[in-house]
Amino acid sequence: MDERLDASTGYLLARLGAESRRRWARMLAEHDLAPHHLAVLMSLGHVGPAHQQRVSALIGVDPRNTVAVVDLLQHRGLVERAVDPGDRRRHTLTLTADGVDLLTKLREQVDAVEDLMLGGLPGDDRVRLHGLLARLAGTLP
Amino acid sequence: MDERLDASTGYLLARLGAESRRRWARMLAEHDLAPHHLAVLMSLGHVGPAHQQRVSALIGVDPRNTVAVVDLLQHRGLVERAVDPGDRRRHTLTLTADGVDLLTKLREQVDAVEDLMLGGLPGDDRVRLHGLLARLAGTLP
DNA sequence: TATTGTTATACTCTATAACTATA
DNA sequence: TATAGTTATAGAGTATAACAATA
Repeated sequence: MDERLDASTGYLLARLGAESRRRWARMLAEHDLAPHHLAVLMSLGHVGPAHQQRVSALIGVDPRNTVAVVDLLQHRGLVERAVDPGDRRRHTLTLTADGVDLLTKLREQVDAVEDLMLGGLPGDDRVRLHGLLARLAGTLP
Repeated sequence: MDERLDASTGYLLARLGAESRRRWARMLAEHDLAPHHLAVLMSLGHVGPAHQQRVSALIGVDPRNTVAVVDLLQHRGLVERAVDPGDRRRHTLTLTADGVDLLTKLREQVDAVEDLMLGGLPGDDRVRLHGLLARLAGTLP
């Protein structure tokens, strides 16, 4: 009998998500970054310049907690904060050249962590899992 | 174009796992419990009486942090701690009758949270996702 | 000597309330 | 009045080091 918990899909998501986050955190600690920092870089790399609130929604972090994350990235010269002329309450975030470089370099290590995390699944199942998770993420608030 | 991040399966896991955990936490707060408490109850319900260290491994929580979780469950009379006669260093955890009752009652609410979380996926995709996650969980350390 | 559970503690992440400035 | 960003802060979760009891 399988000893693992498999009663609830939601629980499995939380359980595996915590494990994945732990591995990301260990890898990113070598760069003095936390998972949320890379999440911001990735989101900007994916959708281009965006307001802080939109980035917060994309990465699932409360805007109040996003402030400190962006502060660090800005101080390191990885992200630029600029007031939106159209609505001066908004701050547009943009990847700097250094931000793009770091993002490129990190992709290798992200892939390596991923291979270890998903090592137990055959390639086609990884693709299926990715597709299902991506679709599920698209339904979130 | 889909605005969501879909570059990394590991990231999607962490992102969706955090969302799932958040919903569990909100639901369980009504019972003055946290996700880890239900995780312990579920694990005991699944594998039967088990030592603390084994439960820790099953739910992915460090044994040091499991102590306080089990303390609360014991004080509420949901779980029983007993020294293992065979190896007196070990403490065997067992669900009490109240623990079994609560677990049964919570299953409905767990399912309700799950329906909301996975509402965007058709039924057969939910089954596929569950199967993939369960297999992946079986490969963890 | 190694292992199970424990304590204490520091650190990170998350959630709650209220403020500033712009609209 | 409502919204974007911010600050401060309390609370929950996690990780580090060291200890007692037992094997």
